[in-house]
Amino acid sequence: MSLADSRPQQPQQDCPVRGRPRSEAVERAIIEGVMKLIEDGVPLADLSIERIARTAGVGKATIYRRWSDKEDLFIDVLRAAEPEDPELPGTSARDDLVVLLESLRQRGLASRSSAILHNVYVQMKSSPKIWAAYHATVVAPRRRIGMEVLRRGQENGEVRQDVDLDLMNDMLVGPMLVRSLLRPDARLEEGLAERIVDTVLEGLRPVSS
Amino acid sequence: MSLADSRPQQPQQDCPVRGRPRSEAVERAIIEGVMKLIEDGVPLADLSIERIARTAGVGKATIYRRWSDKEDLFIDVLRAAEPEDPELPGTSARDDLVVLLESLRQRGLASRSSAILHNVYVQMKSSPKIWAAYHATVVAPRRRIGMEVLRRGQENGEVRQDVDLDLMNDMLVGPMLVRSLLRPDARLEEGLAERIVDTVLEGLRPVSS
Amino acid sequence: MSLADSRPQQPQQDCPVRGRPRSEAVERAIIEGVMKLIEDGVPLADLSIERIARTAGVGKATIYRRWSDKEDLFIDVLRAAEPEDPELPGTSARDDLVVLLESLRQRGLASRSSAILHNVYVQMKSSPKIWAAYHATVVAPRRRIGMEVLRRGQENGEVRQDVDLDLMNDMLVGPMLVRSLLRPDARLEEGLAERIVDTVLEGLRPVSS
Amino acid sequence: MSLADSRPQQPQQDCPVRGRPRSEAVERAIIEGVMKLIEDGVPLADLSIERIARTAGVGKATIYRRWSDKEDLFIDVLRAAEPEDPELPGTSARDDLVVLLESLRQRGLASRSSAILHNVYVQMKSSPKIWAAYHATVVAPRRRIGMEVLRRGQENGEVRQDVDLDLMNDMLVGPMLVRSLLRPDARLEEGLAERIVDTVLEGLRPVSS
DNA sequence: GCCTAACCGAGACGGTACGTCACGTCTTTTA
DNA sequence: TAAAAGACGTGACGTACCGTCTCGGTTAGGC
Repeated sequence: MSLADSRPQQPQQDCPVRGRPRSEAVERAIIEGVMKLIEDGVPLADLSIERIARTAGVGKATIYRRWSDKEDLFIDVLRAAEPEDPELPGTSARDDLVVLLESLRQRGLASRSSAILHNVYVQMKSSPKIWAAYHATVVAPRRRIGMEVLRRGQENGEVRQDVDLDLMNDMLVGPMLVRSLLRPDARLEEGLAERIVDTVLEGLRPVSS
Repeated sequence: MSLADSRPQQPQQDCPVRGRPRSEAVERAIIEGVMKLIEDGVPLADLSIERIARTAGVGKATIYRRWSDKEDLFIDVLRAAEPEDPELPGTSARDDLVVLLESLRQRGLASRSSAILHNVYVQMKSSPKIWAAYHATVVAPRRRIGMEVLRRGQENGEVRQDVDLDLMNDMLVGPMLVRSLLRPDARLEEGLAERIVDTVLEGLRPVSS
Repeated sequence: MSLADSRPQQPQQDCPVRGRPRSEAVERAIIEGVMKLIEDGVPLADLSIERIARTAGVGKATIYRRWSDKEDLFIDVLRAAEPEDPELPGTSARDDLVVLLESLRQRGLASRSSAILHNVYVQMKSSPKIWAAYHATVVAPRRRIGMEVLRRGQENGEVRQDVDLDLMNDMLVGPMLVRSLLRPDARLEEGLAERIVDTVLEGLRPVSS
Repeated sequence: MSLADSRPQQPQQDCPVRGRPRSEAVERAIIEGVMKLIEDGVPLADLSIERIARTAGVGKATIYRRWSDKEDLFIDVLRAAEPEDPELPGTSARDDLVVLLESLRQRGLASRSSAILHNVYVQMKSSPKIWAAYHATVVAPRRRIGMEVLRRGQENGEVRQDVDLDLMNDMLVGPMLVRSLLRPDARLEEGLAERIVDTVLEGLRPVSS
């Protein structure tokens, strides 16, 4: 669960609870239904609320009660599909970076995450709201982790002092992104993460090392 | 005009011409209309054929007569919005790469190209057809040019012999892509292209240089 | 209270009472709420159960617990709105008929009864159940009273022997109905009842009288 | 075709015709479909636009294009169901009145007209718009004809000079209305029209006749 | 200078999905 | 157990587009 748990559609709860509570089972059924449809290759354009409701065996109103938009719904789908943050070994900046990039590679390959993200990513970019949510809860934190690793690398001498860490980070992440988005022919082969990290670190390592 | 000029909707012309020929003015009006709508910030979801027809002062059938899909229409819109390939100075691999990356940066900034591409890029990825057309006529050729420049750089000693040119290319293009897509907060500031090229080349230059 | 008191929704009471008894105040609040809505000119189509519940500050289930249908509820609303049967003077058939018709005229004028009945009458006719209940408990008894008065008129010589009393009754009631339903422009002016009775009686009185 | 032919939904026709003209066949299919549903005993509450469209094999928009309301549609259904005005013999006021009342009786019996009118009449009364249209084009003209016949009856001595013709008309029409609306058990037997007319005329004929 | 075929605008057509609302049933907590 | 609150599946509402189809009215050759 990487995405923030702040769902806006929740009724203002001043009083403890009033009336029949919302069924969590229904909530899961809807999100699982969307994932199933995406995995089955249904084009995004055909992912109508009506079809989602039909698939989940649920009334349309039940969906609108929870999410005001298809966008809002997709934010929760992303949240459910998002893999956990990887655990960093901490042995060296190089090892941490490999783990981070490897998790990025895995995400590009993993069937569920890949199918869902690859499709929804597209929708995200065209929707400021959904993109903002995804950026704030997934992209930015991941970047912060990467920057922190690089900073530690500078401290312990693995990385040159005069390097622009922002640019270095982009040089690490960039190739993975290029191959995922622009070059679907390029295979995200095993060992790719190590090669990228080593190539970048070799160029930017302190001369005296 | 970078995109292929093969439009499938042209009527099978066995006889020279029969009846009134199609008006090129109408064609331009439609494409210009779509661009105007995109530039005006109309969300992609609201770009209905009906609205496009209304904007261009044109009948729906006139659009469907030319393009079978909204996708097909968008391919032509991309073709019209795509800037020319930049001219390479040829003085050195470094200079050529800077020009290539600078043109990439410009595209990310240019109002028209940016607005249109940034919006349509998204749709592209969700549409195999439109993405295939864009990849074949824009992405792949640009990459080929970049690879050729790098190869020449290897020949004249600007680039190490043992480097993976594919990966090097991605390390050059990647940061630009990361900043355009993932980090809209990051400014594509002037001089960025030079900094990227120099950083990568410095790390991967022959030791004896 | 003219309408039969047989409400079907009463729970089968074998044991004296179990649990919390139903609140009569709630019952009144619901019926009063419906009347208020009708008097306020709310169109019948907008008289949803949900709105009735909201108006009365009551849960929907509380309504469904008492009445299975909106129709059943309306029967009770009619019952509450129905004026008492008039008291007949008994001095003569003519006087009794005037009183009967006058009460009919009053009903057509009275704000509450009129608004409610005029609106609900319509719904009645489209609903066999509600119409049957209204006919059995209001229309038929009133007609029986009228027929009885006419029969006494025949006996005491106010009405000719050879007349079709059924038809005569319809000739008395008919004009009032015509003016209520077909000619809303026609005023139900004071003295109308007397004029109708006298006109009909004059034509059908024994010649030797 | 007794009802006025002024349909409000017709597009403002300043220019001769623009675009594809509306299909009259579709229009007929819709109206016929509604009649069929009513005759088949479908409750009025179940006569949804969606069902009407399904029955007629027509899109919902095609209905809304012609009629803004279900009410407006029903006005046209009434228009199509309304029988022609009867032709008056003109031999005497008595004969004319018999023909008028007989046509009223027929309407109450005729399967199509009866089923449709009896059901829609109800809806009419709850809808000021539809009732106004029906009153203006059916009820009022018929009444005018009846009044004219009575006036001629006064002139040629069939009817007393001092009688209130309005009231007399209601005494003629009233019994028919009572038996149609209030007493569905009462049969509209053959010869009923003659009996009513004769009974009323006998009472109100000039004494010297 | 006609003829004729295709184009053009407009908009009707059968559909599908939208987001809202009411239906009648159900499942909570509170009294 | 009643009562309020409100979630639930269902389905109609009226609107907007979809992509196809007619219309009347151009607008170009080719005869």
